[in-house]
Amino acid sequence: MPRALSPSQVEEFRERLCAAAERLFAEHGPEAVTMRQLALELGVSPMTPYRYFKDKDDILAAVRASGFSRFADAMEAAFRSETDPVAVSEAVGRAYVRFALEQSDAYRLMFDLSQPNEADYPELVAASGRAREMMVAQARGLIDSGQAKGDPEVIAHILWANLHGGLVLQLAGKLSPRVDPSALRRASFQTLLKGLARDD
Amino acid sequence: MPRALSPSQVEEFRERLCAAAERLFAEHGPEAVTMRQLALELGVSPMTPYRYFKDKDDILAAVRASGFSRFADAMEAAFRSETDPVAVSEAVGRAYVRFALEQSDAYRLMFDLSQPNEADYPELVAASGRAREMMVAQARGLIDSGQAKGDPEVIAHILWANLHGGLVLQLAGKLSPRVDPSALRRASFQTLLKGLARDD
DNA sequence: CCTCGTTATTTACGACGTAAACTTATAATG
DNA sequence: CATTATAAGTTTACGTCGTAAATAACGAGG
Repeated sequence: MPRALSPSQVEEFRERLCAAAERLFAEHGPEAVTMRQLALELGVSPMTPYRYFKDKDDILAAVRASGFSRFADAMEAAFRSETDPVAVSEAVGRAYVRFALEQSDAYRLMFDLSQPNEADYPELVAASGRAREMMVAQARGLIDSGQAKGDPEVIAHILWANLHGGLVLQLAGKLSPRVDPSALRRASFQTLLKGLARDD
Repeated sequence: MPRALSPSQVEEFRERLCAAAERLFAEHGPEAVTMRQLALELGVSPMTPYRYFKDKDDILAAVRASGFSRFADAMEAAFRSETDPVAVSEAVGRAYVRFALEQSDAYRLMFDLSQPNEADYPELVAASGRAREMMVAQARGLIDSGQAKGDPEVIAHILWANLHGGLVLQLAGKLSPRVDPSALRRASFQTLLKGLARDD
């Protein structure tokens, strides 16, 4: 038998391919991420990646997972940079927005509406779960400090839906030209905080 | 010369093609909407649509416009079905959610993150503007009745971002399994109403 | 009826994802 | 050490896509 690939070699190739895909996404947009371009980037034949990934969807799932991982990292760093719960929420929110706008190709891919069921890709489930956990942690801060009443998971999702909704409307070009995206985000956050503070 | 196409014949073909595309979207998903399938559906050759549309993007823009038109119709009907401003907002919201979930392929297409700039497609601008106007009108009701304070356009976008955000997270399969989508929407709306009512 | 301009079809090209056949190189066996 | 089985990687090929270019069909004006 030939040099059987060690698990670490497999992992290394998968990571190199992922990095190449991210580079192509960021520099030439989604339509540049083709099996042939990826292969060229790695100096390998177009069929080689199929030894390491089931198919292109499998590759995209890995790229999504890697995106969610960087996303979670950014939010965790923001989380740790503040102590006051409202300031923590604001910092996490800023990190969120920053990621979505600066790495918008990654963000688009991560939240694509036509992606296969993420349950089929365990590392994607883990990575996106980690990002979600950050938002729940931040919501818990608001609750523990009395800034909000209710279930932390629900509150996290309310804030998340708002932020994500505004961002994707912006990215899709659907916001009214009369509405400034970042003013909208500020108004949304203020409004939600007011609503969450009430205990009736 | 042969029967030169009258504007009405052109319009008729465009509408037939649009209807065929919507049928394909709804019945067989986005990947079924190909030039060849469309042509088959219309009993015409694959190149014929190019006499009526610039390219496939132009066709998709027309399908989006038609989707926004039905969407606006649904919200307008809901708007007229109630008189109390909060009930109006709830009815419009229900119509919105109903459309997004029952015609989710259309909804996905309409809010796709990788669509070309809608400014290049005037009928799309008009149709999506009509839908947006409905949300502003509904926000005005909340303001006029004292349920909310602020700029109607901003308030409309706050509510819109929330609803849209929750829906696309649901459609992308990103909501926590522990969170019920419709409970989330109720909690979001209640929270926003509370926040909007405060005048400080 | 012929001709010319418009509409529609046919044919063809390059790119895509990937299945299948084939080549290459190494590690275990005799 | 030579042989051979087999995993890794490449080549080739297929069917599909959007659409450009060449071609055909056809109906109104001379």
